[in-house]
Amino acid sequence: MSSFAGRMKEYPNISLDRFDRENLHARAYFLSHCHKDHMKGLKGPLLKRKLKFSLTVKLYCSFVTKELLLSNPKYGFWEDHIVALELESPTQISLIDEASGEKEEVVVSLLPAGHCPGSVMFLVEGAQGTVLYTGDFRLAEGDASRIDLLHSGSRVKDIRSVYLDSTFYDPRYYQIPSREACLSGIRGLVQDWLSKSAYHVVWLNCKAAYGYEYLFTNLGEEFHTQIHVNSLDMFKKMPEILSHVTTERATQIHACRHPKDEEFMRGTRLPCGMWASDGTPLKIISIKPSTIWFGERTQKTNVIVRTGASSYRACFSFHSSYSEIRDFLSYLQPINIYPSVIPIGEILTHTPKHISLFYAIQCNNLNVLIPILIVIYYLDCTESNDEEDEEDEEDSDLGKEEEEGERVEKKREGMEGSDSVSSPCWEEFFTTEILTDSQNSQEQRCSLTDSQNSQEQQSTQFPVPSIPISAGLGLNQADTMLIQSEDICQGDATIETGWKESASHTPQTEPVNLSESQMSSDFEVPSTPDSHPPGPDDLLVLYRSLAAGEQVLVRNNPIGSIIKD
DNA sequence: GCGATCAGCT
DNA sequence: CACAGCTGATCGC
Repeated sequence: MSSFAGRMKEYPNISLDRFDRENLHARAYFLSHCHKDHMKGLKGPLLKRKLKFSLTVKLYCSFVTKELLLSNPKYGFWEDHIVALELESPTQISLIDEASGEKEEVVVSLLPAGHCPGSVMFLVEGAQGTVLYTGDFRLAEGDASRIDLLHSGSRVKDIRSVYLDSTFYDPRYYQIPSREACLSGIRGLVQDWLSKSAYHVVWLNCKAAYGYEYLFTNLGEEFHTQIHVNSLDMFKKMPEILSHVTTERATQIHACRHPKDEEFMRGTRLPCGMWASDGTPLKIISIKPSTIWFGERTQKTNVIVRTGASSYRACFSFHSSYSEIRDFLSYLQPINIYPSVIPIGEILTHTPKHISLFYAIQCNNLNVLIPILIVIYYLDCTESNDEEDEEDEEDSDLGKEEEEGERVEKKREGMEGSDSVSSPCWEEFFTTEILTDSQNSQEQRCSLTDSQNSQEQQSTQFPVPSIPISAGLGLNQADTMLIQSEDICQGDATIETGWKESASHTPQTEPVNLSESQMSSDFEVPSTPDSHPPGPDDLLVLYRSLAAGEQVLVRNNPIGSIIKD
């Protein structure tokens, strides 16, 4: 779930994917895709009222998102305020303060996100630099290099910040089989079943959300049939999808839903209640597209796994894997990365993961160590702070954030400037060695071959252990994520709790009762060369400094001696 | 009666 | 757990 609050530091006059609280003051709105967790506040009465009295406030999105949104009558009041933009077509947008008439110009481009129909990323260019808001995305490795607007001539644009969908930026999702491999696995299973007889039918147990449509269109195409779904309304103006779905129940492939569909399946009935016309019972298998379920496997698995007499799980992901995200970031090399999703529950309950929650930026002789735990508590506090929802506070908060953002950036610019390194220090952060340095787990890795229809294609390991603990990789080879220090909450008690939990953990002292999904060695992050692991006292000082908004730039000596400016 | 939030479920 | 929802209960307006 996205925990993005809606605004970007660089362009606080616009709101993206959040429409409540402080976002009610935005001069323009952006919707990346039509999933409910990105539409909070979008049908709220306050926003509705604002639109009534505004001539300039618009909602920008793709044509498909507009169509999907307006297919729900609850969002009908947006109709005259939506501006659908073409993909990859930069558009100048004036952000006008209706009270003062003050104007800010930005150029916004919609980039394909591959998450669900109509999903886009927003590239915003203006006086505060170029920033990319990814929304939710699934891009394969190398895809970023094929998006023209991320480039200026032959080189990648200078991107100041990426607001990132980090849903599966977790070693458990190190590698997710490609869309094609997953589709191919499902196709094979459906083929085997349907070919048995006309009474054999498949139920695709898809969630009530957009994103499975390409599965429907591909299977529809392949098996010359239409997929039974509950409603066609939303696809009225999308012939490519519409032609492959139907509300007629007499088909061998179903993706229909019923509030009690799981119960139906146990009784070997379809959610729509369909029976064969001659009274013969249908032979049904269910296929449940899943990502997290596969992420929990510690053993090599097929992209299709049989989980019962007539039920299967099929690997399927709306979001980029760990490797895909890393590839994306290492290609773009943004100065700042703001992850939008942080699995709070995991952090508080799964001690072994704490070690992976420390990301370090190491550049030339400088280390900036940023503990993510603090950010997590900050997010918690945001929720409660927002209760007050006071304008003055917001403004001052934002000002503070901006100021500190500058500070962190200057550090990096300084670092680059001090050493005539042409390509920035990102080279060190995102080495490809972790990807290739896997001989020791080679046999476990994805074994996709050239052969498109071999059994091997389905024999994909998922997930792949990410960082071999025996490899002795330096910290500069570990993955890094910059979490800016302004993302700090001043809640002493919570910070201390977090600190104690994390500081007390060392890889050698694993808790005894590990769940299956915790048994993986994925959580080991190698230490910085020439450094010692931070002790509780070191961390306490660091956290306190961070909480106080002080700089924590460490020179050649991690944590032990924090240099305060 | 509506919206927001939460528990419970998938 | 959580992907991205759903339903139902409760509370405040």
